[in-house]
Amino acid sequence: MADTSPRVHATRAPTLNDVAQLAGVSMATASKAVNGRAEVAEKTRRRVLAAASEIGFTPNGLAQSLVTGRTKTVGLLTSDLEGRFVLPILMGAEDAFGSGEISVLLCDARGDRIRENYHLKALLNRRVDGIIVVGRSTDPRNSLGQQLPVPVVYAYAPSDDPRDQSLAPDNHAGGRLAVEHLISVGRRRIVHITGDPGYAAAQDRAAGFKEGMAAAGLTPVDEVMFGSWTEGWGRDATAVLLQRHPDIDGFVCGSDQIARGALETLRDFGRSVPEDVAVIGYDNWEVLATNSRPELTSIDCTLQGLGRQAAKRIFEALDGAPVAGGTELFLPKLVIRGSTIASR
Amino acid sequence: MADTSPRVHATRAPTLNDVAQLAGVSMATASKAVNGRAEVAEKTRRRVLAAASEIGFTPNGLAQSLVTGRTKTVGLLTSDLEGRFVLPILMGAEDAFGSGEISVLLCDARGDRIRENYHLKALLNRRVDGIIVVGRSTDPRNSLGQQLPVPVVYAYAPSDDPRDQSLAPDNHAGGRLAVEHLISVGRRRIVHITGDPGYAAAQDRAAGFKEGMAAAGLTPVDEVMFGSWTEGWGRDATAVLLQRHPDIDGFVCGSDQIARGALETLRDFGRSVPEDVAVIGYDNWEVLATNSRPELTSIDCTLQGLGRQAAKRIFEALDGAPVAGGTELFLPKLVIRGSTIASR
DNA sequence: CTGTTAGCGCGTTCAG
DNA sequence: CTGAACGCGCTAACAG
Repeated sequence: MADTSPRVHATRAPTLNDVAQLAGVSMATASKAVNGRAEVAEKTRRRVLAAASEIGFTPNGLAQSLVTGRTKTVGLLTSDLEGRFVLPILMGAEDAFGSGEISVLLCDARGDRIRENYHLKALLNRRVDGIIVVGRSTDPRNSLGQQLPVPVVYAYAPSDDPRDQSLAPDNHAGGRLAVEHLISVGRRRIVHITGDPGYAAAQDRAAGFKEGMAAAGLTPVDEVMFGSWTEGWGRDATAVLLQRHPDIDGFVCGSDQIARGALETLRDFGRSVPEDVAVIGYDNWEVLATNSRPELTSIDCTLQGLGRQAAKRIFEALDGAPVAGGTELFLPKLVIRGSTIASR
Repeated sequence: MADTSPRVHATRAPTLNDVAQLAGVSMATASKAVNGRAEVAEKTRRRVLAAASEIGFTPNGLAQSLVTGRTKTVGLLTSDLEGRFVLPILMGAEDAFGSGEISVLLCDARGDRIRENYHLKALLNRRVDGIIVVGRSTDPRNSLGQQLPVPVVYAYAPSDDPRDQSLAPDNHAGGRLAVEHLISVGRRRIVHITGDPGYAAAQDRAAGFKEGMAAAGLTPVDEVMFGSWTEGWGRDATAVLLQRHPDIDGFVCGSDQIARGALETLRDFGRSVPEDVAVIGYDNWEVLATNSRPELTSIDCTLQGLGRQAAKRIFEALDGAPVAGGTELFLPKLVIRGSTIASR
């Protein structure tokens, strides 16, 4: 801090050798001391550590990796431009083995197969310990193949090859969880508005919704409304449904965006939420859920746990654990806000 | 693909040595051939490349980096949980030197100084070529210090130390750009609602707003309304202003969230947008801007360009270019949608 | 407990 | 144009 001259990065970084010489020991001993191995006298260890911190030694991870064969780095390959899915998954992966233990190379392929290949090559080049592939929907995506030299785990979007390891949100359970919540707060005349019927997420959540209704002995007020994952669709579908069935008292929405659209139309129709009608969204996308009036109850996919698990799977496979293909589903959780329960 | 047995990752990855032996040349020659150097006979080169692709050789970046001193990797240190700022910046950095050339280690410190330190250590450990620090507001943040062994560039939030290199959005220009657009579509009775007055972004945009009004010979209908960066504030402030001045015809909002709130209240008051009143947001956050009714005209901070420039700065510094401290401002651009100009 | 030796995989001299 | 030799910084065997 006292130094005001422009920094020059020319000075070679101190190496373990420098540390060893300063401490008057061999490199091997210095290495053991720095890495906290047992076979070093306590006195020498202190001397080495003092020398290390004196010259500001930072171990060269490249050299370490070259010899140990581990980089403690995983690649995250995605096309999720918004970062809505990939960031929680990244945070989970970062935390899987404690703070700062493993690092994540984030690659955004932007939906381009060629760019994905470039990034894949770059990741293998850098000898990542494994790769997590994050799709942008829960529909299966094409496999990277079985020939990769490192473990690959597919997160959010499962792989289309059952030999691969995939982790995905349990949308069926989520749909059911949503409707069960509405029922638990006394709603009976319930409908479901969701997104594009071509998406597995839409179908699975709808199936969970129907199952939850049936289990409670209820019949949905109308058919499931499939459309698109937009606020506009939420507004339109809600208007149609309210016209057909003015006595609806619960909306299960397939996304937070659809739910926001529903809230807006309910306002236009003079219905108050949650008193007259309860609304629940899906995804728990904070910026949408906490800025609406009232705030939106939603289903959270627990993506952080999914990222944690993905990272663990990679290092298990590296340690020789048997790789079981197929998709593991993650249970979602309910996040209650003002759109289903009135604040006191 | 024909192989259905579980993959084992035990087989050593092919090395340059393997390639050389198969091609019947020395490692040195193989190296030159693979790296496209001139000092190799065309015939030998082909032979080497054939051998390389035959055994699926991928150069070991760790070894390369160890000898060249470059990892072609930069660290992105952030606390932007939403990823709203960091992802465009990341994409820009990825693209600075062509696809797949440089990789980015993304570290999320989650606003925790200790975690930031862990990540910083991990990055230096992995010998990144440089570090881009991305703050979550445009207020200056504390410097990482001048003692780091690699170049550091601060993006979005400038460093509080003028010796550091910082890149930030030009909020003053953005505020002016916004009001100029409203004036250009015929608005005269204009107000400005923005966020927390403690934020530089709020102050700078407000200053630009005032300057733009004055330059056009106009006087704002009311004082700048400072509050918070939320839809709720946008709703409330709009209601207050409409009550005081029913003839307002233009709202310049300090964020897209505030603008969405404004749109909602305008609906409640029966004003139609953009016919009666034009509304412009700030940040061009797609999910908010393109899902509102009507879609939101907004100011885009061109963060991708900022990320590109940050990466370039790092490698320039590495190549010995003089490091000029201080903050370089990036001009924003206008993105026009339906909230200021009626669609035909 | 400590030191010596041998690589990890590659780029780069500098003789041939 | 080609190859032998060296070193990047470090860890893992082994001897002492």
